Amino acid sequence: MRSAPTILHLDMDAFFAAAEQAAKPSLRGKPVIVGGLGPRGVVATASYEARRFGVHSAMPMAQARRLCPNGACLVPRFSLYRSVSEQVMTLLGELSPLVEPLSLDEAFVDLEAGGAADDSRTARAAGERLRRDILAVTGLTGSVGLAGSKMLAKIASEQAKPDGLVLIEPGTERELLGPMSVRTLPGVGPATGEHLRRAGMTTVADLAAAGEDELVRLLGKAHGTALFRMAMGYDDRPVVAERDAKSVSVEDTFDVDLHDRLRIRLEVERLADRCVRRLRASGHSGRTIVLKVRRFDFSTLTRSETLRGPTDDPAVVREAAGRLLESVDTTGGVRLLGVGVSGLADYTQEDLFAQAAVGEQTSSEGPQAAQDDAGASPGAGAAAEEQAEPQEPPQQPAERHWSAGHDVHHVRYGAGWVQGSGVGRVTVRFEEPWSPAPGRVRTFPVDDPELTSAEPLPLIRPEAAQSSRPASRPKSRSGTDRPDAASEPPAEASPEAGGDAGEAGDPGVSGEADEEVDEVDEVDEVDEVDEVDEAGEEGELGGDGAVFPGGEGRSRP
DNA sequence: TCTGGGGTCCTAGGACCC
DNA sequence: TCTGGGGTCCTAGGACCC
Repeated sequence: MRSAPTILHLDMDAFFAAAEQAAKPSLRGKPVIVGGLGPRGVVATASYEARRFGVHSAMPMAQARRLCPNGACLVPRFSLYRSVSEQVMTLLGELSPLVEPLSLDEAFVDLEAGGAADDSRTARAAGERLRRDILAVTGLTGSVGLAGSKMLAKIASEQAKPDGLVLIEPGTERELLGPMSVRTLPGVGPATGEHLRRAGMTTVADLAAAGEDELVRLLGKAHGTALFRMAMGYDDRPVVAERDAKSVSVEDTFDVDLHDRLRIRLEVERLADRCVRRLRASGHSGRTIVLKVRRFDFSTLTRSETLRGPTDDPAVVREAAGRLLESVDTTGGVRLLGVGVSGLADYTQEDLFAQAAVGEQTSSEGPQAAQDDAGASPGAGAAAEEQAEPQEPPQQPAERHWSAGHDVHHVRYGAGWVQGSGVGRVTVRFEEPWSPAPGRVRTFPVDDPELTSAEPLPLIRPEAAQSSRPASRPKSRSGTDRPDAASEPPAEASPEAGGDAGEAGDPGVSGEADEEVDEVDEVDEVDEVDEVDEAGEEGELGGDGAVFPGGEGRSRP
């Protein structure tokens, strides 16, 4: 708890959704929902426009669709988020050597350690400048909290959302915290919140008044003491730059429950292989293999086995996971399977002995220097999947599968993204992040040879980003915080510019949601796409509303 | 209307060792 | 041979976070 508000917490606003809007001009100012699109998908992030309909993270996608039928539902594109995240983390690194990433879109920075600030005035200036730089470089907005501790900096950034900055003056924290809900404190979730409520405590002041002993009695040693300290405003946890990963895991929820024991076994082995690939990519081996099974009724159990030494041999992990599966009753069906490895060690020669001791098979492939870790930061690991490897196609092995939101390239029409697909067709909107207006929509057969999947484009045209930020050092103030000020047409270019004055919560205008339903029911309509929007177009998003004319999709908001 | 995927940390009981 | 205490490791589960 320091006397100057020099701990900064940055939280990007609706990160995934905002990145999609920045990448896709036609979605700016519109409700966007990023998450799993399968029958059991959940929402990862909803844009602020979608939140107005009651959509929020962790909500089942089916429910989100009902609440916000005209929202554009997109599958996450982690490679894009990761690259934007790297840009942001780089900016943070210019502020201080002490940066602690919590996830792709969130981090703590110790401003004092970098000499970037030592009092309220300089801290605020650093925070404001950071927000400008982030906007200039990524085109996205982030909210900043500044305080004398991590906890308060985080609370501050929450209050600053969206697109703001809040600084909590040291000395004011007790009175500020007092009236807040216990749920505001980190570590108080639904269960603890309910527990406390039954004990008659709903505000932070209630916790402080209860005293440490009472909280320990209620919640246990670690949790109780930690919570009491938070409630009192004491928090001296330092910002820590690197934390070593402790485990690596992968899991899959199936569209329908699995019953066939053989199939289950097969999936477990697939997961084991995937897990090992990730393990190796991170430069680790591990000793403890964990199998996770979620049954039809959502009851979840884990089984683990610790080897005599760390391994990164797929065969060893596969067999261990298979053994663990033997001890699990799967009658009734299985909705999720997962395989994890913990007890991580950096890969060393010793592992070869350990492996030999455990399984009879000696690792066929050597200690290949785990090259790309990519994920690097702890939180980033969350996203670090689908790396280079030619992942076997998951689930539906069918033909090419076009996921809503993913990038494509067409020989004749250029760069675009998948708006929807089904019944042998795929609908693409051709636009780039810097397109001045929403792009056109066209439909192709799914196996159109001229259509290929592509890598995400940067959100800001590289030249534009450079010119708009005062070359690295002299980061005083740039005349413009509009990344595109120079290059692009006015209105539409930046996300919060609001595009077509979209605002007004016009759910009606947006029709895109309707077609990205993966299995599209409205076959017939698809054909019209080509013609219709050809003509329509115009900045007015009416273009897409027209995609499915029947008014079908747009039934009253 | 059901509930993703990647993590972290804590607790509690039993085994085992000194 | 019996008793007890403490430390560490392993396993299972649960809460929480993004």
